[in-house]
Amino acid sequence: MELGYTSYVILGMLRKGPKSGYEIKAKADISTRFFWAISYGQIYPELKRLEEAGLIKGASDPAGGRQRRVFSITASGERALREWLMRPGDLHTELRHEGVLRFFFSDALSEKERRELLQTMRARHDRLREELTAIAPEAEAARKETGDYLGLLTLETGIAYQELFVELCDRLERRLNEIESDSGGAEDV
Amino acid sequence: MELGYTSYVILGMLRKGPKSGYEIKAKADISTRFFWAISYGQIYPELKRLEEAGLIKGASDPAGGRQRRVFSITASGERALREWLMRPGDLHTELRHEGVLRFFFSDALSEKERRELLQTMRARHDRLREELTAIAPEAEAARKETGDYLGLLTLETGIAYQELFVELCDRLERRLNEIESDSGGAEDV
DNA sequence: GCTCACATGTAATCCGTTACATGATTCT
DNA sequence: AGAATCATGTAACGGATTACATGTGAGC
Repeated sequence: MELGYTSYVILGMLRKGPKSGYEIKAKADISTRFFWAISYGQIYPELKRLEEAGLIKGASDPAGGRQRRVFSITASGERALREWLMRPGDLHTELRHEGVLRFFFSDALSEKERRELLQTMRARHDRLREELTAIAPEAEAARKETGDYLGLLTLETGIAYQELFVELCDRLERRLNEIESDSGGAEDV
Repeated sequence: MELGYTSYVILGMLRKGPKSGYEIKAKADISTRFFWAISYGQIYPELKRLEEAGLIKGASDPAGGRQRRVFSITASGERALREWLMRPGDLHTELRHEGVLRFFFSDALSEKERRELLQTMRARHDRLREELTAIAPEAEAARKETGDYLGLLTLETGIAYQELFVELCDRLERRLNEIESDSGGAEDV
């Protein structure tokens, strides 16, 4: 069977322990979401596919009268996960960043509007930085409990990433100060 | 008509001057590609749609017997572009990063394999950094010619972005040094 | 004569989101 | 009683990539 990145997110999550589809989503939302997001629309069909392929095994585990299926990774699933983790070749990286895109085309804006754009962008990353920082205590607790420090390190990476963008916005603003204003009047639009 | 981000990439590119679909792709490949990639499969159908909507205007401009259609942005297209550039609300940001994803799940790997993963990831970003640095002289020349400094600033931002990831890999390696090795032997898998 | 860059386009496919539909349990 | 959370799933849609198909012109 052909596995996509989403399949590996699920396998990876299940390797950390058996989970329901709902739990997988919840865990992903506070960890992988910031560098690989997944949605219910992928998770449930994919769980079915993975089970049919024998990479995971589902068991009914209702909480009261509430239906619930918990999935565990199989030996075959672990092999598939490891195969991916060690697979040679290029690592997929993709960025879609509307802020930088708008900035690139902002010669259609006035200087003032361009600076406002940078401010909006800065605020956005600052908020994301805060969001991640708020998760940190949970990750720290999880590390102490399970000894798994990778979640914490990944979160730190996510925070540093948002911090960089905040700094990049500041840097761009400084560069605009160097270039614009003093040349005042030569305004487009 | 509904416009997607790709439409605005095209409009933005055409605002900098009339271009063929081929030229739009070429320009995008050395500028927006790193934070918003586009492909021929989107460009040509989208050019048709945008022309039908009156946001751009195509003109036949063959180079010899070689067919070629050059598109210019219309007043209506400029309005649509500006509307987007100034549109309030959240800026879309999306990151898909296989390296960090694998790292997050690398408890299924040995310490050695995990460090190799970091090295691969570092090498990848270092290469991308170089790729971008190689474009810099072109961007500098373009600035001198056209006076458009936004391309240069955006490129600088792209370089800083790749540099950050190189640094993040180094940081992760240092953190592993703090955490692992000294606790040696407590190895998973 | 061959290869590379210029040039345009379509079809199949994949990947993913959003919206919808449904229902139980827990907490206030 | 009502809201929030737990829980599962599907259908429609949108966005983008890949592969394919075709052809010219320039330089070696």
